[in-house]
Amino acid sequence: MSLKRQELIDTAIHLFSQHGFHATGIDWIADAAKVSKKTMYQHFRSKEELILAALRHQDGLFRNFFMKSVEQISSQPYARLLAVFDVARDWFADESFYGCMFINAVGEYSHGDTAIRRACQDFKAQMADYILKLARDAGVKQPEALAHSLALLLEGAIVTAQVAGDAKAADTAKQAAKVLLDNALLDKPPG
Amino acid sequence: MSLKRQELIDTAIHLFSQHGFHATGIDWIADAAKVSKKTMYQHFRSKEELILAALRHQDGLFRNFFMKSVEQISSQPYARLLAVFDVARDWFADESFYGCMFINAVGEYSHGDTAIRRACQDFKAQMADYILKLARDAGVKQPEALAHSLALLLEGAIVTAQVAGDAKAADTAKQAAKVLLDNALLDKPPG
DNA sequence: CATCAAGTAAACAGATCGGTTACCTCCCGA
DNA sequence: TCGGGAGGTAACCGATCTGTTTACTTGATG
Repeated sequence: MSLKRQELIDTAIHLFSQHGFHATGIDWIADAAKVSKKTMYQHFRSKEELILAALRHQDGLFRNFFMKSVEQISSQPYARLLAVFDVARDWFADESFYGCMFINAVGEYSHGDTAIRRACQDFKAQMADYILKLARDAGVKQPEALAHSLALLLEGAIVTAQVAGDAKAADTAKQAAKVLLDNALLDKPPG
Repeated sequence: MSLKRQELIDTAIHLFSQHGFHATGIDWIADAAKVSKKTMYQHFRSKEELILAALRHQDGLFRNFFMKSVEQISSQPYARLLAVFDVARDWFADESFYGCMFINAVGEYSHGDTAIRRACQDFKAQMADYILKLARDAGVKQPEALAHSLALLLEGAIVTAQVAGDAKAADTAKQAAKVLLDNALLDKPPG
């Protein structure tokens, strides 16, 4: 694993997140990473490959950060499900928060079945799987339904925090999540 | 109101939604609208002005479509709050659904306090106001809290439908919304 | 010291970007 | 009949885009 390659990916993640994909030129990335374009094109055949590498790296990076943060807040399944939104709040409050890189990527590459789109779908699917796992651990009756709902709340909080620039969207989501979670823990049949 | 101008705005909305803002060149828009660049620049001083005009037009167009659709489904406040997600489902299922134009715009112009960003915030604020009005009509105890939660569910459904390409996200959101709504209708004090 | 891989800076290519302009046509009203 | 505004065509501008190439420097290894 080359150091230059990693520097390029890190820089690309930063610039793509902040300015978008089409608006960020490769000259800009190479300059910011202090790497010549020649070296850059030795590591990545095209801009699209650099985008894909950036998305995949961010995928691992973010999910690792997210899961570790959640599991550090509490060891109890119930609390962990709600801790998801505490972690989200901290994420939103970061000065370098420009929304979810994958949502933004789909917004720019929504056409057809591109590899970029698939990378974003993979990320979202893995995040959904993690929430589902937490729901199962919490012992709710229908973990799939609850997990899907909580995932929607999380996505909604992300875009709301991005558009309105307000990290408190995470708190709103957490309150709603608590209602849904408590409801899912009841034994009553669905009426 | 010029016919050419309207044709340009309609074409711009279509192309921007489908391909994004940076990826859509003005030559392309002018060609598709069958309008010369000269005429285009007589109506809009710059690409940014065309983007703003497109966003504002889509704002009115979409909100009108959305509210009329909701109010056509039912006249009862309770049902209308849930009908929001039925309308969303139809929207997602449309073949020309490429996510929320305003969310996508913020993803590309997330930097600073641009007019584009503000136009998107206005749209989202007005949609939130409408949901709040429905919540008030439904007579819940804390309409603000419920409306914020339902708005998050709607946003989450939009991006999930966009990324995963699955209109069923609206159904999941509707089920969660029903739980939240029923909970908000109870008289019990917050515990 | 010779060699070779890896790096840099810089020019370059061809296309496209947003935006402007010169020139022609057409139509409508005085 | 004539003037003027609206619109179209097409060339053009400088800048920037992705991607390639050239010429030079560096550093480690034999």
